[in-house]
Amino acid sequence: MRRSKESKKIDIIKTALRLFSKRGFYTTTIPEIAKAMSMSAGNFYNYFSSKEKLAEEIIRYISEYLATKIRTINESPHLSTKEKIREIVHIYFQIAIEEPEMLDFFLRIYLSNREIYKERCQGITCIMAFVTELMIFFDDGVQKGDLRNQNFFSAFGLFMGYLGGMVFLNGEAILPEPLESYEESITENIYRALKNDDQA
Amino acid sequence: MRRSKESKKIDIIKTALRLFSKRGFYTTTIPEIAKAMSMSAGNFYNYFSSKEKLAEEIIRYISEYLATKIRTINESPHLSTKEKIREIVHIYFQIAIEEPEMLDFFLRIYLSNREIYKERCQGITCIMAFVTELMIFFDDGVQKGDLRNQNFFSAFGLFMGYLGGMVFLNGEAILPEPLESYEESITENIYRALKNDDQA
Amino acid sequence: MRRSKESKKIDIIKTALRLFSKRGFYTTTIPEIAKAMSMSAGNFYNYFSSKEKLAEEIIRYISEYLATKIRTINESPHLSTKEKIREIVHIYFQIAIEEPEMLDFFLRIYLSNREIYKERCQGITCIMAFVTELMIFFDDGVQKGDLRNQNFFSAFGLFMGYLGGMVFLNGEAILPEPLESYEESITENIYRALKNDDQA
Amino acid sequence: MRRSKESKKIDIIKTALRLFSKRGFYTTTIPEIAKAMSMSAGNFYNYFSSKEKLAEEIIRYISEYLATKIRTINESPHLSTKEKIREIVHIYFQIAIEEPEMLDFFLRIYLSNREIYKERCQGITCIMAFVTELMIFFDDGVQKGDLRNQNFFSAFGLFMGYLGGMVFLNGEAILPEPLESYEESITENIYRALKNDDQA
DNA sequence: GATGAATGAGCTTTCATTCAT
DNA sequence: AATGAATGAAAGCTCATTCAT
Repeated sequence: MRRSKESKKIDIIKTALRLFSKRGFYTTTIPEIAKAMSMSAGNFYNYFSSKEKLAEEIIRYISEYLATKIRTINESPHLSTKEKIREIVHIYFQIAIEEPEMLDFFLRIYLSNREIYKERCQGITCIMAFVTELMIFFDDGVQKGDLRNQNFFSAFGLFMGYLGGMVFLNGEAILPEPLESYEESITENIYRALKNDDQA
Repeated sequence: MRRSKESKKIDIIKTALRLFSKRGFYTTTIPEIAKAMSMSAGNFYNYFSSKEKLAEEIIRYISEYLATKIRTINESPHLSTKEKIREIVHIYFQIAIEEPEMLDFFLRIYLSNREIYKERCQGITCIMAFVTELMIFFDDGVQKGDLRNQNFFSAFGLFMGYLGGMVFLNGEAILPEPLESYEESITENIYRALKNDDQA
Repeated sequence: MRRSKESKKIDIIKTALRLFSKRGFYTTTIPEIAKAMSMSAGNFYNYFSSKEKLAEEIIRYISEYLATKIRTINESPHLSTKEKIREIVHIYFQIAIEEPEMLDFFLRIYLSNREIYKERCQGITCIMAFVTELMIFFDDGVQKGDLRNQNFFSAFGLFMGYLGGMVFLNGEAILPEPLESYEESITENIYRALKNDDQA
Repeated sequence: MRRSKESKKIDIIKTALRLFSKRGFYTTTIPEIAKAMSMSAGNFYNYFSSKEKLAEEIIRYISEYLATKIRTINESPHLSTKEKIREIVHIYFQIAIEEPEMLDFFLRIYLSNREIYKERCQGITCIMAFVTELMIFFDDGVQKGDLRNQNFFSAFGLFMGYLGGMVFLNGEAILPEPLESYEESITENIYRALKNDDQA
C-alpha cells in the first residue's frame, strides 16, 4: 500500500517535529521518536535512511506548509500591500500559537544547526518553496509601486528576523502581552520600513 | 595564583566559543576544546564543573561584551537617536564581521538550544547586561520624544530579529552585497519603524 | 511446480555465490541478495531456512561442480598422470578466470569461516564429491606406479594449497604474469613433488 | 607511562588475535574482547580507533613475528638450502601447533576477508616484513645455484599454499597423522619442486 | 593544577528473521 | 509463493565525566 507508507512517513515527520522542537535535535533520540509512535526503533529506518535525512524531510515539510499559507495571501488580488503584510504577520503568529513546533523547528533546528543541513540543504534549497512565496509578495508590492525596490534579502531579513524574534520572545514567555496583540504595531513597523515614500 | 586561574578560564571560554560557534555545541567535545588549548580533558573540570556550566559562562561573557559596546553609544550625549541606531547597527555588524563567533554563539547556541540553558538561565538572566543597555537606549529615545512609546520588547524584537536575521543571511553567504553596505538602509528601516511621527 | 521451485533455488544460489564471493558473507545481507534477484527479502525464506543454510547449499553446489569437471579428466584413459595434473591445473585456473566466484567462495568463505559450517558440514561432508574425485585421480596415479604412495592428504594439501595460493595471489593482482602462464611451471612443480622416482 | 600504554596495546592484540582466530572477525565483538581483558568496551577505543584498525595492527604483528623466525634461518650460513626448507617447514608447523591463532588469523582472517583490509593494507604492505624474508631465502637459494630461477611468487605460492593447506587440514582434524610427521615428506616435495636440476 | 586511562551510559544504525496480508 | 513492514537484539562507537597518580 503505497498510500499508507507515505502517510506513515508523514506521521513520523509530525511526531519527530514535535519532539525535536521541544527537546532539541541532538537530545531527541530515534528510540524516543519510535516509542512515541509505538513502533520499534529499527522500523524507523524503513522510512528514513538516517536521523539527518529525517531532519531534511521535516524542513521541506515545514517549508511547503508555510509556502501554501502565504500563497493564498499572494493570490488574493483584493488585498492591498499593507493588508498583505498584516495577513502574513497574522498567519505567522497564528502558526506560532497553534503549531508552534513548526516555527520552533525552523528557527531553532534548521537555522541554528547548520552542520546538520550543510550537505543536504546547501543555501536555501530545502526551504525554496517558502522563500519563493515571500519573493512573490515582495515583487508584487514593488510592481504596484507600494514598496521600495530594495534588495529582496534585506526585506526578507526584516520580515523573518522581526517575526522570528517576536515568536522567540513569546516562546520564552518574555512578552508581557499575548503575541496577537503585537500584530498591528508590527505590521505598522514593517510597512513603514518597506513602503515607497514616492507613492501618490 | 587567583589571577592566572581566572585568565585561563577566559582562555577556555574564548577557545570554546570559537569551536562551539563553528561546529555546534553538541558536536564539539570537551577533549576537542582541551586539545585546542593543549591541555588535558581532565584538567578542564578544574575550571568548569560541566559542559553546560561552560556554556553558561560563555553567554554571560558575550552579554557583558555586547553591553560594554552599546554602553559607549548610550553614553555619547552628542549622538541623535537616529545616529545611535546607526551606531548600534554598525557595531553589531562590525562584531559580526570581526568576531563572528560572538553573534553566532548568541544566535545559534544560546537562542536555539534552550534545553541547555533552561535551568541555568531562566528567561533572560544570563544576558541581562546586554538587554539592559538596549533598554536604556530605547527609554532615552522615548524620553527625548524621538521614539514612539511602544512596548520595549516589540522594539527589542525588531532590533535583534532584524539584525540577527541579516547576520544570519550573511553567514549563509546569501547576501549579494557585503554586510556593511546594508547598514544605511537597515538604519533607515529601523528608524522608520520606531520613530515618533508626532515629533516636530 | 516442483521444477520451477528447484530452479529458483539455483538462481538464488548463483546470485548469492556471486555476492558473497565479492563482498563477503557477513557483509552481504539477505535483502541485498533478494534485491539482486528482484524479489522480496521475506520470500527468500520460502527457499532457504536461514542464511547459514544457504551457505551450506552453495558449497555443496560448488563441490558438485568441481567434482564434475575433474571426473571428466579421471575418465580420460588416454591421459598420462602428468597430463592429468596439467589438466587439473588448467581446469582450476580456467574456473578461476571464468567463474572466479566459485573458487573465491571455496577459499574465502568455506575454508575461512568455519564458524558458519561448524555444525552443518563437519569435516569434509559438504565437499565430499570434490574430494572424492581428487582421491580417485591420486589412487589411479599410484596404481599405475606414476605417483609415490604417500598419504593422500599430503598430496591433497599440496594440490589445493598450491593452486589456491596462486589463485589467491592472482586475485590480489600480485602476480606479474597472467595466471595461465604459470600452468606449465606449476604442473612441473607438482609432478616433481608427487612422482614416483622408482618408475622405469 | 608510554611504556605501559604500548604494552597494553599488545595485550589487546594478543587477546583479540586469540578470539578472532577462534570465533571469526565478524562474530567477535569489541565488548567480548574488552571483557576478556577485564576492561570496558569504551576504553578499547583509547587504544585502537576502530575494529578494522585493530585488525590491521594484528596482521602487522603477525607478519613481524613470522619474519623474525624466518630471519634466524636466513642468517644461518651453515644450513644448506634444503635444510633451510626443512627449517621453515618445521618452524611453520611449530607455530601452527604452539600458537595456532597466528596462522589461523593469517589464513582465515587476513587472506580471506579482504574487504577488511582493502583500504588499509593494499597489496602486501601489511605483511611486507614476512614476505621479504621469504624472498631473501629464495634469492639466496637461487644465488647458490640450488634453486631454479623461477618467478618468486610462483615459489611463494607453492610454499604458503602448501603449508597453509596442511595447517588448514590439520586444524580441521582431517589429517590422520600428527602435523609434524609430514614435515619430511613436505620438505622433500617442496625441494623437488624448486630445486635446480643443473646443479653438480 | 595537571594528566589521561578508564568508565558507563547511551546513541545511531544494521540485519536476520517473522508474519499479517 | 510473494510482499515488505515490523521486530528485537546487538553492534560499533562516542563522550562527559571521574579518579588514581
